Amino acid sequence: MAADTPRRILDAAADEFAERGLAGARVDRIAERAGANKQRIYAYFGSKDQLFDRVVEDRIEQLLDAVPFDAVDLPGYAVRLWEFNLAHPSLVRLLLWHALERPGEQLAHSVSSHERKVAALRAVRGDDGWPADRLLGQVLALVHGVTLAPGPDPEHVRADLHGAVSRLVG
Amino acid sequence: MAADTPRRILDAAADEFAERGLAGARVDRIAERAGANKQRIYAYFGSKDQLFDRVVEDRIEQLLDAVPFDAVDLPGYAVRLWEFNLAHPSLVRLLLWHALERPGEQLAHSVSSHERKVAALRAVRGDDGWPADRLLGQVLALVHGVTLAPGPDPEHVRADLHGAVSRLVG
DNA sequence: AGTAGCCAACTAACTAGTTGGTTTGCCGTT
DNA sequence: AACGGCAAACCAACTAGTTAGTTGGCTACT
Repeated sequence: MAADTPRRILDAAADEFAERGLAGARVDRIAERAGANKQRIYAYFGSKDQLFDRVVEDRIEQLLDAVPFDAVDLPGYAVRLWEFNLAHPSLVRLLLWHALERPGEQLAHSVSSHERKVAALRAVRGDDGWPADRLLGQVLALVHGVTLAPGPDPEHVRADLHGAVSRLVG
Repeated sequence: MAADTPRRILDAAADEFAERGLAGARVDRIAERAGANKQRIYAYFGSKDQLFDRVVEDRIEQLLDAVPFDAVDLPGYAVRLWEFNLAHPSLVRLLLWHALERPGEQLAHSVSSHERKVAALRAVRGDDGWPADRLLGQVLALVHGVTLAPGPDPEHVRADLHGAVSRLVG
């Protein structure tokens, strides 16, 4: 029937893994959510573990495409990244599961993307003053932290985050 | 024999849960790590789920005792909290697992402790200027973020964290 | 006698992964 | 239009291993 079966499986698996993690997810449930049957999962992705890896890579790519880095406007970038996280809580959960259940495994996409960000930042700000990698680390730490400990009022959080990054940059 | 069997079980369970999470942990493995046998686990703690809750509560208490809040020296508090996290990575993992596998469940200890912190902060800084809860939120966000995305050099991270919180406070 | 503990086997349910047989739509050939 | 092959997909049962939780019988200390 539909030629998009692998896509449907990936999406269903993303939901299931985001909710329950790798160990808690059930292959039968993924098949049911995808409106497909189990053998298709094993035919396309081999195993539960491989499916998990594919899902995480797939979603990371979507994140990196959706929130382009802006070395000139770091506070704006931080806010946009936080907003994306706020709008896609299941992606945040998926990345946390990955960090916990695949300890020490770095994702190729995010590593190379990070290197590009540092280079762009250095090009804009020059080599003097704060090292670019440490500045970027502080900005991302703020975004991650704010994402994990969401304040009650998003408007305040947005303003606070923007202000905090502005102070870091200035 | 030893009357500290419940304690040994709690410690072994903390290790197992920190490594594998609730869904990934195995009761038999906990018993083996504790040098005890399974029935003692069920006799003392009832079920795997209840054991998980007890472990998390137990460790949260240890954290709150080990790192007392200091409303006067927020940068120092932030650094001490980060250092504790750095020295106890398994506790960080345990809390992340708890956040993921028990969504929406707040821990009574940490909620009341948080309220005490906000009150102490308000008492020191007065009601003018930045609201105490938002300031504390920013500080904790920084610590959490730095903990999750550890820079390569701890000395730099320490200095950056101290500086960032100082700028927030000032 | 009673309490805390150990050992080992057991149950009942669950789960990743497999297999056999069947259906459906597509595409080139006749 | 009719035919034959082919790949994607479905259904359902099955295997084999795992796992939370239980039970019964035994030991040791107090």
